[in-house]
Amino acid sequence: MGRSADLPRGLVEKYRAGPGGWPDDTGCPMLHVDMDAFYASVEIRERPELADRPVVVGGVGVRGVVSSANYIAREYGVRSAMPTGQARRLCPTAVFLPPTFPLYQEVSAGVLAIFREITPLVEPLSLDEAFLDVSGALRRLRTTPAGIGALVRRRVRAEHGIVCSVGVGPTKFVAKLASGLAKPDGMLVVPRSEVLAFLHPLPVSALWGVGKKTAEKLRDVGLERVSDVAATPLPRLRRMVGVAMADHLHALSHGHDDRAVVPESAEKSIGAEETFETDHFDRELLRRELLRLAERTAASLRARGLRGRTVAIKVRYSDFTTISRSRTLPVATDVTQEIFRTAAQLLAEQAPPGAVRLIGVRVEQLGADGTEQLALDAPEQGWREADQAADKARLKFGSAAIRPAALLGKAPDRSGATEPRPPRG
DNA sequence: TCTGGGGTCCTCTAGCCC
DNA sequence: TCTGGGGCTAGAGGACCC
Repeated sequence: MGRSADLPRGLVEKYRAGPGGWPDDTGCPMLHVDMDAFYASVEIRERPELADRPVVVGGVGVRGVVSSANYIAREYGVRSAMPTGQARRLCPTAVFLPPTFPLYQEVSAGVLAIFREITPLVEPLSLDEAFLDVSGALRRLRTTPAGIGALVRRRVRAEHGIVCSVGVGPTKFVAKLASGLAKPDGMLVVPRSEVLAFLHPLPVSALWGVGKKTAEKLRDVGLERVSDVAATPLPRLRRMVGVAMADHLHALSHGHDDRAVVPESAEKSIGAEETFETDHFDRELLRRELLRLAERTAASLRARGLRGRTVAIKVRYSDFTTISRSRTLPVATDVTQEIFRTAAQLLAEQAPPGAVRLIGVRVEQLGADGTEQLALDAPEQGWREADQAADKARLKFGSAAIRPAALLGKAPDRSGATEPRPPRG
């Protein structure tokens, strides 16, 4: 699902693992495993009759985009992040399906369990990819890193009915690039001694952190390939793209990447956002949407046992200009009403009027809950207990069972002058 | 063609304090 | 008393990733 489709393939065939074996993988403990067309593959696994048809998974509304397309659909030019409307024009015969995230999460958990049987050093990047550091598993399994890559590919296919590609290399960056170039259904092994020969012919966009804008900036001054970045003096590169980015790109272009596999990392923010089917001017409608998003965000915080101090809103207007506004609270919260109240204030005070296509709520500066309970005043404590009761009810009766009164589909309250009262504790 | 949703990280600026 | 600079933090926005 990444950008690997843009990378040149001819130069890397000598690194491809085949029935006859693979290149020297000594000193290549890093594996990157990436499921091929993950969402689409899972959907096809559930409905085998779709196996020979183009399948596109994504938003099916007027403003949806493609999340995943199988390789038959890709032959028609369908790509991830493409507007669904455009995908329909390119491939009218495709089957378009909305995503089924709980199913993907279930398959992803099963695949991760296989990885963790092999090594505890597993770093998931998303539902469909992960890094594995297999240096500690080699002796136990009496094989080499590429041997483990082949084992992973066999087991994922046999136990979950989907196909993955594997990159094997001395660093995370090389392994990640290799898995992208191995697709579909392949494995690429880049020997330690070949890293520069592998990297240097690639376009600058292959570098982790170089998207459309940075690639443009680099191309404007004649830097087209990774070798060009490697040959550019660091001070000059810093003037072009800033210190942090320059140092990062310079290191990668020389094959340096000392990032270790980190099995667990704390979340830094949690949020929810929604794009409307049509643009909206109505502030009361936007406020109601903020309440819905605050509810989702707060429930997500509580489910993880987290609270956050900063509440941020994001508003995208019809011309795609996007503003974000945030406010830091004295005490961290996971209470729906407090998040909503802060978000609604930010909307009222700091977001200019206009046609809005997207609105979002996010909570930042997260920490574990249980530390500031005493600091909550009585009304907030009341709301918190109400939230917890609602969480339990949702768990028992489903997510539609409990909703704030303002979301029950009646005409919106246009007075705007009062907040709902907290329940009596 | 017309751009989702969930995130992270970096840079720049402004305000505050010393 | 006024002013300037450094360090720190919060906030805004952009770019990027999957």
